[in-house]
Amino acid sequence: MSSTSKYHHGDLRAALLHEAALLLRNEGIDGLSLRKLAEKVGVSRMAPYHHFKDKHELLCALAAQGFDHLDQLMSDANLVPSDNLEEQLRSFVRGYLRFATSQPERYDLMFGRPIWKTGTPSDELKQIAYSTFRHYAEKVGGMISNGRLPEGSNPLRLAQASWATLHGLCRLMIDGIYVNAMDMDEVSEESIRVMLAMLSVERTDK
Amino acid sequence: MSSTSKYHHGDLRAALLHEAALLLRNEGIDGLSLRKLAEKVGVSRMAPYHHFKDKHELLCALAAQGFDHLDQLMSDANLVPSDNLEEQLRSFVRGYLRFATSQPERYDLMFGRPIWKTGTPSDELKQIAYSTFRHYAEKVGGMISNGRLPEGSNPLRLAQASWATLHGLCRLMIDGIYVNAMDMDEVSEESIRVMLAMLSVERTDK
DNA sequence: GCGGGTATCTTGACGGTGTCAAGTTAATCG
DNA sequence: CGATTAACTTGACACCGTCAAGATACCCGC
Repeated sequence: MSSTSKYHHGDLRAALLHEAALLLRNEGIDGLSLRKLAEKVGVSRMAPYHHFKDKHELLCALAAQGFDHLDQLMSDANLVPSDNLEEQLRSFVRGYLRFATSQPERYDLMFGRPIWKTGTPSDELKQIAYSTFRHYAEKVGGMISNGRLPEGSNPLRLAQASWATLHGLCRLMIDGIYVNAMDMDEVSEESIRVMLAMLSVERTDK
Repeated sequence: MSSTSKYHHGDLRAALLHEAALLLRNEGIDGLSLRKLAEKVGVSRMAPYHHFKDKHELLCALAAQGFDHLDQLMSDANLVPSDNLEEQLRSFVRGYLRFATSQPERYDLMFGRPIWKTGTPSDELKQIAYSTFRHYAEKVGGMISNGRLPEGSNPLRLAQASWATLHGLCRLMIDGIYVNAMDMDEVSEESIRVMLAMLSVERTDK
């Protein structure tokens, strides 16, 4: 039924993910412990283990949500009139930067070594992450077949390199290393320029 | 003197840093605990606290060592005949990629959010990190005044953008997200190409 | 309706962590 | 030589992730 205090929670998994996202956002990855999370949701220590094998799997689910968001950004960008691939790319990049800077802890988790290398990424995470990148690579490929890139270009390599630029900028920005927040707008525009140059200006040779 | 078991260690700080670097390399950041470290060095739990305020400070020192290494790479690159700035840059990039891939855990620590944003970077770390980047920016600036870049270019922005590309590629590579090891050589060459394209619009060789 | 099986949740316990507080040893310096 | 001080130790605490074993409530075939 719908009593307030029931032994079976109803949809604990969703509640855990929701609360975990809040904790991650507000207290950072260090503040996100399973014990604290369980308490916030109003459930005992070990309850989460019936919905996630261990903490790593919960983190993977949180990361997967983030990639879902990025993938959505790709789709939204497609709403821009399709004859203007450049403007589509620009729209995607802006959304990407906005996402990374508004949820830095989530972004850090999504692309962090703990999930991908130290631990083993869950199948769900790998699938959504790879498909997000594939969608991006397809857009880059589209720009090639559209004549905006030299015929001989390797679309995969260009996608990797341009994504890496975007990714690197986000990391440096959200971690506050070489790029401070005051520069952000300007740096964003510069990165868009650089990526567009990489992807659409005819290059001297190869 | 030099007895094997003496109450005062002699140079505990250096011994700690040395062993911590080994631990970081071999077992990853998760395997690097102060207790385990103290035991390896043959000293009690709390001994390290007389040389580092807390764990964060020790990690900062480890990161600073890494930036020292990068700075050394910059200097080494200067040994290349100075009339060939492009080759200097290429040399630096190759060394940079080699460093990141050979010591991924260290690289992750150096640029990781836990040190820079979650915690407060030590003054020593900030100083060496910023000066390393400044040296890089100066090289980029040199390429501008050398006529290899359009006059109106903003050297700081170009330095940020090109470093970001390099950084992003390293992250994606060492975290094993979109770029697997087999692609590495090819991706490295592509990234060098991209960065050179970014930094010198009119290049003739290669 | 009922009985058993199963999914869900709980409490207890263990080994691990960083680090505060207070005590102990050894080097140094007047 | 005595006192100050730096270096090191041991005890304790509050966390953490998670294994094991028990309690509870739901569900499905009879």
